[in-house]
Amino acid sequence: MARGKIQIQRIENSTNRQVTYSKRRNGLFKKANELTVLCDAKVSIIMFSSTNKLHEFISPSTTTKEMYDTYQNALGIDLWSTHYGRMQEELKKLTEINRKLQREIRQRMGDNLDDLSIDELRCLEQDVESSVKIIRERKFKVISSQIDTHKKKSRNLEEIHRALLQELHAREDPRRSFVDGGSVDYDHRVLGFPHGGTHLLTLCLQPSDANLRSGAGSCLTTYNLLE
Amino acid sequence: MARGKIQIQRIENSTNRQVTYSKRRNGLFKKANELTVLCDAKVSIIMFSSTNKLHEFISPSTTTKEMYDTYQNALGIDLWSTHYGRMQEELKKLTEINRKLQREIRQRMGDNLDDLSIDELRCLEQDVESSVKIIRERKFKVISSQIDTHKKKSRNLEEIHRALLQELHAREDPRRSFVDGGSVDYDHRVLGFPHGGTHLLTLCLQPSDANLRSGAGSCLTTYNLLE
DNA sequence: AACTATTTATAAGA
DNA sequence: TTCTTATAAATAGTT
Repeated sequence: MARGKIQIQRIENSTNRQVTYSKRRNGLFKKANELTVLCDAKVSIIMFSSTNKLHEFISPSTTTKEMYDTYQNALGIDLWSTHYGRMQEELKKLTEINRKLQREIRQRMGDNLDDLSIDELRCLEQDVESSVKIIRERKFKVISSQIDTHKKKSRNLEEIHRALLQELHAREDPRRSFVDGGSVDYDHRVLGFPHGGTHLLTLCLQPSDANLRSGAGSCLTTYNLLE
Repeated sequence: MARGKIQIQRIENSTNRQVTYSKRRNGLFKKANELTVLCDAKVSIIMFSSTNKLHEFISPSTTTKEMYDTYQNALGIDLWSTHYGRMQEELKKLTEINRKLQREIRQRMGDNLDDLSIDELRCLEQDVESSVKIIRERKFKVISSQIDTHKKKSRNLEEIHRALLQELHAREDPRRSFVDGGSVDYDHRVLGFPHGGTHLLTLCLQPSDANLRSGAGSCLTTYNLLE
């Protein structure tokens, strides 16, 4: 529009296009602002450049959101109704599933059994009973694996203890150890273990053993299984 | 911008304002279109006159909704948060609750026990066990109440039957009824109940009894709800 | 980013 | 509303 007329068609030179975009954008926004002031109108412009850069103009007396709300109102159309609707459906579905899950769980806990038929009660009983079995099996498995672990630990400790005793014994009186074995009892008295190494094991095990039984004492019906 | 410069301020003359609005709106839209073509840009213009008339321009390559969606994306803001926000939050909350409910139900069914501690397993076992008891009690209660109902029904039927027999008997042969009671057996044969009234009861009970046992497979709907 | 020759937009009048 | 036209404003090409 100056220094030569141009055709209204895509500017192929990228730099040129960018410059023109910038210039004309300013022009557009200026015009929009003038329109706003002169005519007491409200204008919202949103634009993206070919490189997808966003620029917007909004009349000072309003907001973009308000403009689009009013726009939808004026058209009598909710552009986002599909979006909104899907959400609402999802919400409804989830609420229903939730209701059923809660009902299910309550029944499995023994609540709300009033509206169940005998057959349903039978099934429920059988089902929950088999669940108990599975849970119990799992519990046994966990317990026995813990017991195994402790046994291994105890064996290790015993061995270490024996080794230590032997070592100590050998160092304390190398000559006597060569002469006779009676010194063993003497050593035990000195160390405060008058009845031999097994007690050390017992002492070491007690805390973790107590830990095994701690907490839900009343829950467990199978103490006899713990050795 | 012609025939005299004007100040950029509200045009007080209403007609004049309307005319200017119309002219400049066309100018703005023309510029917007040129920008669209020259610079390969996308432009959305929404405007309201001072009398709240709506006019819009949208680049031919897109839609107003698309422009606005992209706009929100670009800003990283959901302008409808007040509108949608609560819904979205509710949706999230429900999903989380559902997840927990499913987990709990699975554990009560004996699945997903791997990450439970012994104590948790103990409590779960006890819990589910007590649930079985409650369910069983409820079942017995329902069964015994049904049995009671049936007993009462049978007694009623028996009485009605006897009354009918007596009535029939009396009408069929009024004289004989006064002579001897042997006619009762004869009447039973005629009615097809050779062994007395108890069979009637049995026949009546069978359908509902069969109904009670129907669909004895897995009645629980839980499986469909999980995942 | 500034300049400026030119085109374009438009205010006022018809 | 639309046309006309004098003039203000916008801007393409250049620096």
